[in-house]
Amino acid sequence: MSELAKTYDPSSIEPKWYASWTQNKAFHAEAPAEGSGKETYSIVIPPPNVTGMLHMGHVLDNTLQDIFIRRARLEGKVTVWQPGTDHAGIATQTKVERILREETGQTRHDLGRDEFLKHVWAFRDKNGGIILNQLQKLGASCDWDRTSFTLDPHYAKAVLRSFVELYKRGYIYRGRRMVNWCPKSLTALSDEEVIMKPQNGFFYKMRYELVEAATGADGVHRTHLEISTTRPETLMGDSAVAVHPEDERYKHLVGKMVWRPFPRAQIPIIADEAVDKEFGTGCLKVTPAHDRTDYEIGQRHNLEVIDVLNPDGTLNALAGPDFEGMDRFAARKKAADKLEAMGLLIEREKYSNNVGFSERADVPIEPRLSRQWFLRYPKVAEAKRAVEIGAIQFQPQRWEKTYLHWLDKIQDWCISRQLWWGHRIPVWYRKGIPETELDFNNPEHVHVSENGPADPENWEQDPDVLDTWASSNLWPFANFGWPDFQKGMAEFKAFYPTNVLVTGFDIIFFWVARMIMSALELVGDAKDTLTDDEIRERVPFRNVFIHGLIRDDQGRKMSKSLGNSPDPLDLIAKYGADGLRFGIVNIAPSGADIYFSEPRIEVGRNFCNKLWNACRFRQMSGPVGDNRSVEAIAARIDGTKLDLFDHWILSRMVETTATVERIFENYELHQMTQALYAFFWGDFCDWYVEASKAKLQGNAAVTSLAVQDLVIRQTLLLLHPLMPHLTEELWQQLGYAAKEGDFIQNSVIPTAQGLKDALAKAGAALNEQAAANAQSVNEMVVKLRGMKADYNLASRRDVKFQYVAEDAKAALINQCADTILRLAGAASLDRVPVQPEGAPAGVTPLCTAYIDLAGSVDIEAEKVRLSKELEKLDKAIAGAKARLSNEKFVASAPAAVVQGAKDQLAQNEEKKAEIERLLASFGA
RNA sequence: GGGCGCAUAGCUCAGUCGGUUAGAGCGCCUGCCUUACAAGCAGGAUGUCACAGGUUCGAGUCCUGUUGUGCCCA
Repeated sequence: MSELAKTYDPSSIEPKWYASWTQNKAFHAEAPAEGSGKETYSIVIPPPNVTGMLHMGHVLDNTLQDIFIRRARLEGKVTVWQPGTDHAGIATQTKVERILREETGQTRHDLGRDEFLKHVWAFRDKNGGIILNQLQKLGASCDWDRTSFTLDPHYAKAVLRSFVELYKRGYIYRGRRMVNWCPKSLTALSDEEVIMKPQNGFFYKMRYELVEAATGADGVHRTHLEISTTRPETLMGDSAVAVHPEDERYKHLVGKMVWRPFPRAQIPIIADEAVDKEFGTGCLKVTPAHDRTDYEIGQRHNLEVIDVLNPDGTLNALAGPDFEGMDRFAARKKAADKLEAMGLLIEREKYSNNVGFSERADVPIEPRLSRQWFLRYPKVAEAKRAVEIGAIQFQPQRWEKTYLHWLDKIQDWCISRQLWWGHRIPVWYRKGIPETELDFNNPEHVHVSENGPADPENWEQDPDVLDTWASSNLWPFANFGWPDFQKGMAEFKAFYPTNVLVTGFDIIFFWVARMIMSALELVGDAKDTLTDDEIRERVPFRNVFIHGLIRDDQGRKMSKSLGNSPDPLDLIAKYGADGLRFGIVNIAPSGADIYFSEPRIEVGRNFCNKLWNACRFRQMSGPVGDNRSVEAIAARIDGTKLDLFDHWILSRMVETTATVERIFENYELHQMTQALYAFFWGDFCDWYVEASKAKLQGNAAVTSLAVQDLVIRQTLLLLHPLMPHLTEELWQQLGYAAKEGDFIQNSVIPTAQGLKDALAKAGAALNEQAAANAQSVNEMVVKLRGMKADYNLASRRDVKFQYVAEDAKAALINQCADTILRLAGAASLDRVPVQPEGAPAGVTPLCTAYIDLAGSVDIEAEKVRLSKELEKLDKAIAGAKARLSNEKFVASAPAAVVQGAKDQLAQNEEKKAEIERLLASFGA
């Protein structure tokens, strides 16, 4: 055992222990044999993008998971934290395309599908491990032997199986529908991948000329219709103008024709309920190819669908020669200008509206009619039911409303992506059959299977791949052996369902809900509906722990462009992984967003240093005895030598242990740092250790050190999930390892009850009265220190006090006089029968204390000070009296509350009497 | 427009089942290199618990409304 350095240096400790853990496969677990009686605990990581880098959100998310998993390990459970990455279709493909363009000027089409995919794989082989290495720097105790990737063969098999199964069961279909199209990534997106953003633009009001002028019921003679739009560049795709059927202004025009300005053509005026009479002019130009509502109107009225856009967002030949090849935003301006030149533009009004953006590419999406694969979600009712019967619990619970609400109005999910990087859709079409003539019910036309047709030369595979989320929603069961259970069912039975899923609320729709539905459908035999018991068996996790998003100190989202996102690795270098972990958990409120700023996590590093130094002091205070178990330490405690402070800190240790137990039961992790900080720093270091200094020379030294050893041991175990490296280091340094080579995680953390029992067994049963007395002594010390500060003597250690007290309390003071003198920094504390002349006084729970100023007291200042105190007491006394004189209070409040109020009142009245007496002695 | 939250010290937040005089960290003020720790120690100041009603013996906590504010969905 070497001596500890003065300041904690994480860099000399963290990498060392992490390496040792992984070399010893400390985080790896195999499924326990059936009937072993061992409890298991499992978590699957929300897989980060394979090419991603660690950001603050990962730090929070993974620290929380590590806390759960390490705690479970300390509870003696067989734990698995399943790590891995997903292939992140769009993000990774675009990244590789960009590199390719920059390096060789080529596009993926220049290379061809197979060659391009080789490039992507090479890129992933080079970069795919980065984020997992970064997680190791954070201390994440994942079972790395199980590391999984969504394109690994075993996983890909699960994805294809799920597609085939869902297809067979009628949940997956192909259809030509309006989808969200990303003109930059050139693929369809799901609704969840579209983010609405407010945009400033113009509301263009324009005129469409009526083929025949007419006078309406409102008496207005019209030659034109006025139409407002934010998107004049699509007017070339207009195939009608719609009005509300009840709109008196336009009723008579329904069925007549107007001129579309360009390309000039007659289009009908139709009536449709979807039109909002109050909005704009009440006339809607209908462009079925480029707007969802318009498409639906078009369907109802059999309108022509005129698609004037190319997939990349430029206009095509149907838009006319003026516009062909032009970008959609340039075309917008040009279309408006052209209308203006034709005298058809009435005004450009500034306008702000919400526009859907592609989540990944950050460009406005285009509603586009396209042939895609869709999933009608399975087991929606059961997914709701799972939460309603508590088979799955959201923590905090309020998030279940968000989840249920989304399920209530769920729409089919577009799962095909026009990408090459991903799981290619396992559907083959017979060569030579035109798309429009394909009969999906005819196996001669369409082949759907995991392994493809036996005669591949006659078939063409669907070129699209699946949405990445359509593969990651199998994560909890595909990683534990589904569908073929190569490792056998034992693995699956041991670790599925997982205990808790930890994620941000923004992922509830993308991932959490989808995992639940796919698990309910796929885990187990195909069934139309599930019983509650089946739901309980199939759910992918028992709890969903939702945390907030990390924002900067002004509440803005962290982003690269704002430059407000610190690199976690820099923070780890500065504060240590343990410091960062403690800091981030400390500022994370329950399920709400987190305002991050560096000074706010300094507390983590400071706490590490405090723990370090407390252990350092323990080492310097005397040789460490047998620390290898609670019993060994307890055996060194001589119950007869325990004083008030020993009882007090031991009972606080038991209380804190119970508090942390409750915190884990209730998923209240945000309270964990505060509870441990208050106990270890506020109670142990500030009071117990300071008090023990007075007796370390005496005959209670061995017992006191054993108490310290016990408290430190328990503290290290309680803190280990939060600060794994430092607690490991101190565990080893202070000889707590039960045997050579044991890690701290090999111990089982004592429960509050277990500690109580062990102490009682060793003849050191907790004494609550002694603990309460210690509390009174502490309060008295605070008062004495305050009196010193009041008279500018705070730094002096030779101050003399006298006190007046009744016998029992005087005995208590006398019993711990040495400690009081040391803690208060006083030279003497003498009992006197009556108040000394002219000495300022302080009323404490145990006595009235007088500070010896050698007669130089400022009487007027004293009077003011005491009067102020009296005022406070009067208020409290009045309140208590009012309560107690209220018969209903006395009758209906719990006895303990009434007694508490009475005790408090008595104490305050005593104090008050004392202060009044003091004031009187000043002649007030 | 629909839904879900939030409002407590200068800042960020705790506050359990409604129960004593509402707490913590940071920041601020004062004094200290007190033999583990200046990443520290001691002491101190700071509150109309958003507002208005209601329920209750008792409300920061429960109910209704108002205002402000954030997010999700359309």
